Amino acid sequence: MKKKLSIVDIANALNVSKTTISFILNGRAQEKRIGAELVEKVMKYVAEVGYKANSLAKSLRTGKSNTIGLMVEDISNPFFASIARLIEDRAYKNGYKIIYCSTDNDTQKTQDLINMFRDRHVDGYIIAPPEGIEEDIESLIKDGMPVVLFDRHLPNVSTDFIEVDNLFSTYNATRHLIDQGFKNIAFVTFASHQTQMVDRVKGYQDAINSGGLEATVKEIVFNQDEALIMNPLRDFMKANPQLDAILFGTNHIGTCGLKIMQELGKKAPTDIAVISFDDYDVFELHSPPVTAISQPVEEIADNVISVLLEKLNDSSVSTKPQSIILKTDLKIRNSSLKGVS
Amino acid sequence: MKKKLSIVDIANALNVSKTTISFILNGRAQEKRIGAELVEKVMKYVAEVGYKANSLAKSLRTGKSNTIGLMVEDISNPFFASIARLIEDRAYKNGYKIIYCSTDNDTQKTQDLINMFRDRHVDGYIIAPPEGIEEDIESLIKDGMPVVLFDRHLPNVSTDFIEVDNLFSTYNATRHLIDQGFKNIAFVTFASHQTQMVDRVKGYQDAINSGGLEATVKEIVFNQDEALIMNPLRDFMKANPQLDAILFGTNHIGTCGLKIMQELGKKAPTDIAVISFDDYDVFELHSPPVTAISQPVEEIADNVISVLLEKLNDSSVSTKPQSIILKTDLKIRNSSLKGVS
DNA sequence: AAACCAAAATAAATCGTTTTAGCATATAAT
DNA sequence: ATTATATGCTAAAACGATTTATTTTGGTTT
Repeated sequence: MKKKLSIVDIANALNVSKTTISFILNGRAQEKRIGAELVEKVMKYVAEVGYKANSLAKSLRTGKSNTIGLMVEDISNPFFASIARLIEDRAYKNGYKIIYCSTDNDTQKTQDLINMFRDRHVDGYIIAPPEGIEEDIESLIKDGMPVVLFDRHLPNVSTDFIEVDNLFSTYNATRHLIDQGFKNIAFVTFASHQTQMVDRVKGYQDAINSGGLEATVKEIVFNQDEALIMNPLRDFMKANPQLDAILFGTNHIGTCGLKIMQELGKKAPTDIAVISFDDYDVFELHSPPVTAISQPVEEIADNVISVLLEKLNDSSVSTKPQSIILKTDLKIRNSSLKGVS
Repeated sequence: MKKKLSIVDIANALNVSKTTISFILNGRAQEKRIGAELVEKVMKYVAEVGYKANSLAKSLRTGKSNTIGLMVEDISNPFFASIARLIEDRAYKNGYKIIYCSTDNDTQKTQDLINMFRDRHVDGYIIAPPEGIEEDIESLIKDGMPVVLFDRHLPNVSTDFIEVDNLFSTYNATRHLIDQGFKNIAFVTFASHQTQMVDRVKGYQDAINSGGLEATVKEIVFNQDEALIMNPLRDFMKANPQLDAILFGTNHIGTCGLKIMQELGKKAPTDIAVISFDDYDVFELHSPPVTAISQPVEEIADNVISVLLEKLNDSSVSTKPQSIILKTDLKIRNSSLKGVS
């Protein structure tokens, strides 16, 4: 177990002050008028012995950690997993590491995690915020921390965020169902006051109203235990046999819905037409394939990271927070004729 | 932006030495014979002003960072995402944070990432190792770092690892196909010399031999660009119309396989029977559902984290490395009668 | 020869902790 | 009355870097 080299070891080996080494290694040789031969000698030796500065000591002194804290709802959800993956790539490319965690939309847990991040001195925060976290985010911002929200935002907190046009997305999807002739269209989603969910409900309701139909909104309470999602969902579907179409509010509840339909022997779209928010393999491969509202994950990740990097690079300029709203894509798959009884 | 309190601030405020504060806060008051009233006074004040130690300074001094580095193949793959999620939960519960990244099975990238982790002074490593990383892992171990591998192992490196019984899993799945009367069974997987892949191929071949059938193994080169996986796969399936069953080596390639079958209008299992390694929603919800070899993700995560915590807690005792081999579960779904031409 | 200046390098302070070694004081033992 | 022993607390060094302030050296001016 060879001892790790410190800057002092380098300094001693070359009979030079550690100050000089530090200046050279940080590219301030010119500015500090350090002789060209010495610079070369130091660089050569450092490369030779493979010295790398201790980043903890560096962070302690400079206050920068080159780490970004990423908080998603649940890293095992394919939507968040792909975004996390893309953000990770972009971050590493820019010299930042990611510390991540899942909030489970739990306010208390999220508060703990924010404190953890704070404690770890992360340089910036990327957060899909749960409800009730307004104050903590505000306090972060007040303390000058760069924060970017995504997937949803907090109406009373003025900060940058990236999200999709949820309202139009569900409006458009619902209209698509109406145009195909469906009359009894339900919207099934997780109970939540988060902006994206509120907008999705509203988009659905606007479309239903515009079509002169009657709205049926079913909200399921989220739970880690899948059975506690499936049960109320099963009850709802059994109790509403008149439905000829369902719009699901997230990929998770959409997947649960398909499982129930499989259980009950109902086929999409002949028995019930189905559209779900968030596209992924399950919907593409379902037979017949399920129409889905596809979010532009790459674009979301790109925007998130570039807005954050911008803030990290000139923390001085505190420009107006940006709100970036991206378009979704309705992937129409079961566009076969309406086939309802 | 209120300045963060340091231990010196606390010491000054109470007119006590920072040494004493440190001892009290680290629960060494008794051991260091510090008066009960003083302990109480300090604790009360600390709680009141909400002081929290700077973990960077702490890590610098103690050499422990309370961070675990987690390297998976690809965090956006549902198998790795669920394991990561479970490991994350267990780690946080034990006071550890996770820094994670995806290796893409790229040796160079993995080396860089290991160096990054090292630089960040992570206390322990959880790695799904790519090929060619033997030396780097060995060097970690030689330097006394706790390392736990999972999903696969490195035959020439003596360290703890957790994996499933890959050989028996594919043997068993292949036997299941043979018992149902399938004669032309192919094994399609990613080209790889990793242990889990080698074992999966071997299990398949053993079963084929035992059944007196002829083996057909197709290896696809992994690529981030899905089209470069789909193309050779499509060619293979078109060129081998005699196949009546396919065993896929991973969920990813299994999913691609299903997409091709959908393209070609082939149904599972009537046209071709399908079994895939790694179970997930896509297979469960496919109509008809696809039989899959389900890995016990919870058990894997539990074992990984508990072996690692064990090593972290008594780094002194260097017992024999543990190899934990878990059982998979063949989820038989399309057990309907063989329906081949 | 004294004074000045620029170039080149460095000493020492600092970040916020933990930990080693030790200082007073009081009580008990010789 | 001196020596031990225990109690309660603290000064200062260390972790490994960055940064501020300063010194040394040699060459030019006056």
